[in-house]
Formats: sequence, structure tokens, C-alpha cells
Amino acid sequence: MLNKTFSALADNNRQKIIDLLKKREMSVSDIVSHLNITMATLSHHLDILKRADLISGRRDGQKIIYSLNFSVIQEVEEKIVKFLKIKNKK
Amino acid sequence: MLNKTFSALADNNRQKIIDLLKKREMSVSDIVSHLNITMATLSHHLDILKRADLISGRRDGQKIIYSLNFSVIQEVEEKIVKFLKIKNKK
DNA sequence: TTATTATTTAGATATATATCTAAATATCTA
DNA sequence: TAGATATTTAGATATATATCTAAATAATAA
Repeated sequence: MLNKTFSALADNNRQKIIDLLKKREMSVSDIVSHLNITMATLSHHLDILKRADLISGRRDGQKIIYSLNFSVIQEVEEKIVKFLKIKNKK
Repeated sequence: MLNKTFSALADNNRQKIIDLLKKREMSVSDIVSHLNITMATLSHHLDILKRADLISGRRDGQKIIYSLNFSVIQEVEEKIVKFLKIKNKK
């Protein structure tokens, strides 16, 4: 369950994409200009982030604009914190 | 940096290992009895978790006892929270 | 409608990873 | 020291993944 999330986040380029989208939503070509990969590779990474429900894309004319799924990310954050919280010895 | 952590956590069996060790420290044979993998495979997973600094093992006679690295996990948690925190539009 | 721009899909490749069996190593006990 | 128990290492295999180039699809502009 957290699995898909951790896998999605376990890649440098995908972490960078998240970081970029924290600042503002961006088109695919915007994003690719900040990374050292081809469009095709970026498309693949966006797909993984979409499947993990961390980002969404909407079409705006010729472009597709990606943005973070804020509420999902917040839930994910809570789940991770819960997962990593060490209970006091019971 | 968070990369190694996310990769280490991006596997079901390793998540289970973390969950087991949250309750108490355990020997390798203890752990393997809770999972559906061979000793060799477990050894591999323990290695990955050790390299990510999430767990440590100490020898106790014939056995090696693994436990969580509490302080590291807490730091990791903080880093992840920071990473996933969405800044207010600046 | 044709050309241009933006993105995705298909297909290939190389590397990483999860798993296994078998062998090696380490500690303890008789 | 020999045998038993616990863990790791070596080597093999199958699957997943990150990447690329080239082709396909979608929207806009001329």
C-alpha cells in the first residue's frame, strides 16, 4: 500500500519532479528542461507518479500541465509517519 | 540521499521486517519465521536495510540480533516530512 | 488542410533486484 | 575436536526498471 508510494519516490528524477512541482505546476516541456532525460523517459516517470496518485495532469491547449495532488501527498505523509513511528514498548 | 531510504522501504518484505522490529528486536531466524522467504533472501534484505542505516545487528552467541536504529529512523521521518511538506506559494 | 509544437507509445537494451539452492563461515556444545 | 545450529556468501535466474530512438497521437497556427 505504502509500497507504490515508496517505489514512486525511490528515484532521483522523480524526487526532482516532485520538488519542481512543489514550487508551481508545470508542463511536461517545462519539467524536462530541468532534468537530463528525454521526453520519453520523463513521460515514463510521470506515469509512475500518476499511478502512485502523487500528481495529476490536465490538458491546457497543446500542453499538459502537471501538479501535485496535495491532499494525497498529505495522506501519504501521515501514513509514512505512522509507519515509521516507533511505539513505546508495550 | 532520501533515495536509499525510499528504495529500502519500497519492498513488502522489508516493510514487514521493520514492522516486526518495531515490536521487539529479533534474531534472523525469528524474523524468517514470520516471512515466506529463505534465509538467504532475508539476509539480502537485512543487508539493504543495514546499508540504509535503518537497522543494526549485533552478535549474541550463535545468533545475530537485529533492531531498529531508532534515532536514524526519526531523522529519516523528519526528512521525509520535510520533503513532502508543500510550501505555501512563495 | 498542412505544418508545427507538445506529449505519449512502442520497441530495444542494459542494469538492478528479488529470489532460490548450495556452499562457506561462525559459534556453541558434547 | 566433531557435530549441531545460525547466518552469510556465491552463483544462477527471472522479473522490473531506467533509459534511449523512432513513430504515433493531439492540438494549434498558418
